[in-house]
Amino acid sequence: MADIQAEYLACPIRQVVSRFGDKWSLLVLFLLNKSDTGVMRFNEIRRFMTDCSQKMLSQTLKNLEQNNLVHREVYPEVPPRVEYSLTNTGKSLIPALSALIAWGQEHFDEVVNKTVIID
Amino acid sequence: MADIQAEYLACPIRQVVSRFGDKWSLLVLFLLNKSDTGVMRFNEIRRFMTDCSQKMLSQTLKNLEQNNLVHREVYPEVPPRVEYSLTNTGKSLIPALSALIAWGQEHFDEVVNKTVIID
DNA sequence: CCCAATTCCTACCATTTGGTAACTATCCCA
DNA sequence: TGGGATAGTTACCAAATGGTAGGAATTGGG
Repeated sequence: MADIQAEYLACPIRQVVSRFGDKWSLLVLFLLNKSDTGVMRFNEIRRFMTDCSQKMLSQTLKNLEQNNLVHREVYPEVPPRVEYSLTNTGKSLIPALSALIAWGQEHFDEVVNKTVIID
Repeated sequence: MADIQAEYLACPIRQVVSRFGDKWSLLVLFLLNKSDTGVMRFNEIRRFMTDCSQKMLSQTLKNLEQNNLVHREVYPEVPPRVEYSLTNTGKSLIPALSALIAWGQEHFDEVVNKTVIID
């Protein structure tokens, strides 16, 4: 049992969850990773993530960029073109992300049908 | 590129995040896994998670129990004793969780110092 | 008789999150 | 002249999240 306390307080999960545990971040990373070219434009992502509002997508991308997981390349053209891609740090997260996805696929039925509602 | 759309819409990450992507769930799983006996009582968990309020801990535990990740054993004593432990499904999540933690440890410095504030 | 210990629950409140709809800016094209 | 395309932003609003403080239930101990 030793010093779980210290380990707990320093546990990186807190950082991970607080930064990418939101509704859309991991899905953006998933999509960028799936892309053939490794690069996607704003409205291209939107076309896949039909259930994510424009505002939330731009907010999510900004957040991912600030946290150095996504690279944002602006081409000064008209109309403007902006391309998003994974940074090396972003790519390094993919194995852990895949592990989570795989877990979800395997164990979904053991969890589904249970209500999420807490109150 | 094929049919990312379908893959996206069915992506288990959405379920995973929506259920355990909150502030405390993964930390509880982390602690239960670290425990020598595999079993922890309510106030025992609280003593480690000093920054989680009583209300949130009980809410989190209830949620984890409803999602079949944590088992709750009540002993009809006075004062009451309740023991929490990981279910098999809960244990099966540990490798993926460890991968996330390991990623956090390795890449934390590439992400830290960046503000989380979006607006 | 009151307090302690245990495992919560409840009321109340502030903050955060996320959605909709409309707006901006630019230039090309019809 | 007036869309259309691109990549957003902004204002406004509703819902979810999380915190504090106190209550509830039980029974043994001083």
